Amino acid sequence: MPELPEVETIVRGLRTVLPGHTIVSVRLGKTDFIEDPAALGELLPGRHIEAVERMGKFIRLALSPGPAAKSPERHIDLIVHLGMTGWLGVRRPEDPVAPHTHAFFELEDGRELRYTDIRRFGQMRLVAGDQFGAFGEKLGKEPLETSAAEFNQRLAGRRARIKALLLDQSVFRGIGNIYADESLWQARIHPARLAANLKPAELERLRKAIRRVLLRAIEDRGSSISNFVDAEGQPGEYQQRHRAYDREGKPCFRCGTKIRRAIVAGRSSYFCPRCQPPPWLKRAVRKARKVRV
DNA sequence: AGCTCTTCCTGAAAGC
DNA sequence: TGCTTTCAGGAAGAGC
Repeated sequence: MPELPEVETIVRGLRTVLPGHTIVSVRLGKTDFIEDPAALGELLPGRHIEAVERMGKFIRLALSPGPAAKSPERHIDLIVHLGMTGWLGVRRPEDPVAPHTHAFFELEDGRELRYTDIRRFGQMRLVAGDQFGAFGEKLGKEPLETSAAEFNQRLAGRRARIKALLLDQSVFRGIGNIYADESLWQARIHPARLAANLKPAELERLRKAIRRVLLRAIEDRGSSISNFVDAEGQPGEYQQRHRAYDREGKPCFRCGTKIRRAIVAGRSSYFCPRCQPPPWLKRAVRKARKVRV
């Protein structure tokens, strides 16, 4: 499932082959994941691809009007979210078309940008250039660009479970289930802890853990779960470094205790019950101490 | 505010 | 073996 490192990997791949090229036509298959399918065919032909950027889990293709564009007055962004199984990459027309490929953007040099998405949980939409800022404001901070003060402030006083807040894209953008669990394991924090109850040292461990995990995962070109491959079609390698995610029943890399799985914030959550003591256990310990006093 | 449930969709895996 | 059922999951919306 593409999260920040996987999306970053796709974006870096596209960045080497897309900018400077022009979209000449658009072909669509199923369109239920596209906000306004007709607008793609109307507004994109003739546009230059200026830049490819990532915002959390969103991909932004910045499209300048170009001389042949039909609405030359406006800069447009094509915003793509890969959902669970989305993939975006450039192929030659004669290359085999992967099943569930639903959008083809033909370029002036004959190649085509293709969007493939088995489950179609992805999203595709056009945003006028002057509205892009507003779109981004609804999202939280980039976790790799968040200072300690900002990080603590975002979580301060929140009574929600830390896992729920890490998954909430309006708090931080780009973290999903895998990297939330990996970061919490690294920081030795149970996913069901309430953010407001985290001590300053725990918050600092968590912030650093998120940075470490995401940077390392980007270096490894993401985790290949659910058949994730980068824009060139190569799998990532970070799944070999997973310490918690999808490791139920396997020994914790730190203490050997069996990794457990529980539903937290509506998601499968993997953690070490010893390194990441659950909040109810902490409560019980506190109570016991009080009774003794 | 924050939790749970539901919806979207497909393929893998489990159940029979 | 082969068919049927269940489940996972990012995000958004409803209801509590």
